Amino acid sequence: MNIGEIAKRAGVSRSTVSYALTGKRPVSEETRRRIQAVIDELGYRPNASARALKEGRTRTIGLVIPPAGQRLTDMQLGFVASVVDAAARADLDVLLSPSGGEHDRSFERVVSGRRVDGVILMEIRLEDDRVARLLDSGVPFVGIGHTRHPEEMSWVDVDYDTLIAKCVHHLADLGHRHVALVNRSAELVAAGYGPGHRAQAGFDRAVAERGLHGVRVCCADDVQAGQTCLQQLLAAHPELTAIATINEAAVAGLYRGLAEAGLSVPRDFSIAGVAARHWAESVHPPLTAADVPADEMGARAVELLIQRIADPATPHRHLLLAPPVSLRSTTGPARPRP
Amino acid sequence: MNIGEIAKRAGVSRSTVSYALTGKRPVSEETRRRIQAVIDELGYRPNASARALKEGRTRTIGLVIPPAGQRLTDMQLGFVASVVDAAARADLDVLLSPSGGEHDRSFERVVSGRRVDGVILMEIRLEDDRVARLLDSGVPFVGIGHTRHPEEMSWVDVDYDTLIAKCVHHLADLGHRHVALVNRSAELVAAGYGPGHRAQAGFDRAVAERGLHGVRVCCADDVQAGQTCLQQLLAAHPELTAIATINEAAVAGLYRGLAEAGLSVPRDFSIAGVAARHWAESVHPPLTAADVPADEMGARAVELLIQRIADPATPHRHLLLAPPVSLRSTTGPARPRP
DNA sequence: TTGTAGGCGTTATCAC
DNA sequence: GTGATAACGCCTACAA
Repeated sequence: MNIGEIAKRAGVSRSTVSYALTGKRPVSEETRRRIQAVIDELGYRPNASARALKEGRTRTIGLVIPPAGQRLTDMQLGFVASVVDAAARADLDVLLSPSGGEHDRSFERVVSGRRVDGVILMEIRLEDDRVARLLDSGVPFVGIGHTRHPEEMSWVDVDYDTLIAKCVHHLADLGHRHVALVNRSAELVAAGYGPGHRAQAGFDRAVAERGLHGVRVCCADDVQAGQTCLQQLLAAHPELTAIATINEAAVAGLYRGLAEAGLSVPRDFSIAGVAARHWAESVHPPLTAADVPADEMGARAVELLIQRIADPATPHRHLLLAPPVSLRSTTGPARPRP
Repeated sequence: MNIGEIAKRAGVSRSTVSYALTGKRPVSEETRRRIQAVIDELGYRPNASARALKEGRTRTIGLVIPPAGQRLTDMQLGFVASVVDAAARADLDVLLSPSGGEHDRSFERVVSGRRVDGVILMEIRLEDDRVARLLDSGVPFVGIGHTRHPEEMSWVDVDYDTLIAKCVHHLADLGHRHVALVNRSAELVAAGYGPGHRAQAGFDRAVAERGLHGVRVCCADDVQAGQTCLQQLLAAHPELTAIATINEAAVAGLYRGLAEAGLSVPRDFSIAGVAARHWAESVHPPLTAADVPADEMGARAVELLIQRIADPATPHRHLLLAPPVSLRSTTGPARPRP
């Protein structure tokens, strides 16, 4: 079923059918109706590949996510959902590429096969090969996250530095003097994962400003790791009374570890974090946290990308979000441990 | 950058370049090397649209997921992750279509624009317009879930009927006489959501076989709803001592509701469910549940789809999984309530 | 071993 | 207001 078949049955030329479909040239009411009738009858739809080949665009965007097999955090899922949603609203399809590091065939296909008009890249490292590859290829792209060189690309990101500092200040205001930062996994941080590094920077700065005792630890992204992490933290630093964290996935483990140690939150111990709002609200107890508007960020990234696709020469744009800390049930006045 | 440019620079014809790339015709070592050098220098990749147009296939599969905006359950996320993963392993790209019911443009594009070679469909209803649409269009597809007419399509599914019955029998074995089924949301069940109906059937049957008192309720897919649901359940049926459920997302709410009512699990109250293994293990307390191998199911669906794409005339295949119930921490001997 | 040429289904530029 | 026709970039008979 192709446009020629429709043309034949409607007794017109292929171009007329094409113009009737796109509306890029006036077509008499009479023929338009006849054409539409045939189309409805046969259920014809233009072939996307042929159209893409001719028009030079695919009406598809690529979304590069962390490699499958590893569970996404709630925040990452929020990004994905909102990107897909925003794209659908703009009548764009989304091609998913689970891409790790080096020789990733899926990523390579997306970037260099003209399969997509643009790309949204998640989980960016400070030095990121994929960014280099995208810059080199000339495919328009937008990051959710950015590299060590913010000016080289367009992005939306969370201001982890500022937010973790806000958390620490909040804890200091409550009288906490011994505070730990629970970061993402050691591998991620070692690999130059931006949020991990920026969180450290913000933590160090705030700790210094307030003259606190700060401890920094990394923790894998799961409940079990969070629980173990907390045990080790309490063993090594019994004077701790509070934690600041960007590790959503470990928080439930921190809660369990505290319960296990007989510490009640927030009476004996406080936790403040950076997390997706939806998640911070629904976890139990609800987490005092800087509420990252993950749902909004994906939509923003799509907007930026659509602009770049329309005009690749447009200057890069950057959106650094620092939402306020929402007080919930996990922070309270410091109560020094015996 | 196209194949003609490469050919010109390498001093050969376009077909030679094409054959050098696909290996479908012998090419002398000498010319192959020259061609490869040019390709490497210019970073050439065949245009996916042109190739798809010529070959009549896109090397892409569509994955139809529940509409964005609504959170996916852990099990659904497991399906998505494993489909994406399995597809990547087979060098297939995945086009995501968040599709609700009726006039969904995204779904329509995927189905009828020849954008994909096949489709995997999630969250199928007993009567599902999308299935009808796919059958009508002739696009190969595989369901994760199935309709009222199992023979009309290929699918992999969870045997909720059997599994919920197993849960009820397990509870009955422990002496529970008053058991409730916590189903998915009322809207979903009213809309003819298969798992909801099959769970009810299995529940009713097992309850009858064991001569128990059974109560069936629906519950929205979130923690808050689970908590409310439990409150109402206890208020209306104070004699209840156990719950069987397929509602993963509500379980945390059930836990909270029980804690709130001063009931300890599993001493005072038992819960058995059907859930993704990973999730059942990591929730606290770990849930006694029939462990749905979500990760495996997505891979199986992709296998089935690849077969159907290769030979659309092949008979339909069905995979109904009924994994054993894993004993964890949420079921114990019945202790009649005062 | 290599080259020539036709066609996949569309859009868009000419003509009429 | 409509029709012929040339691309878009690739693959693949058919020839040489």
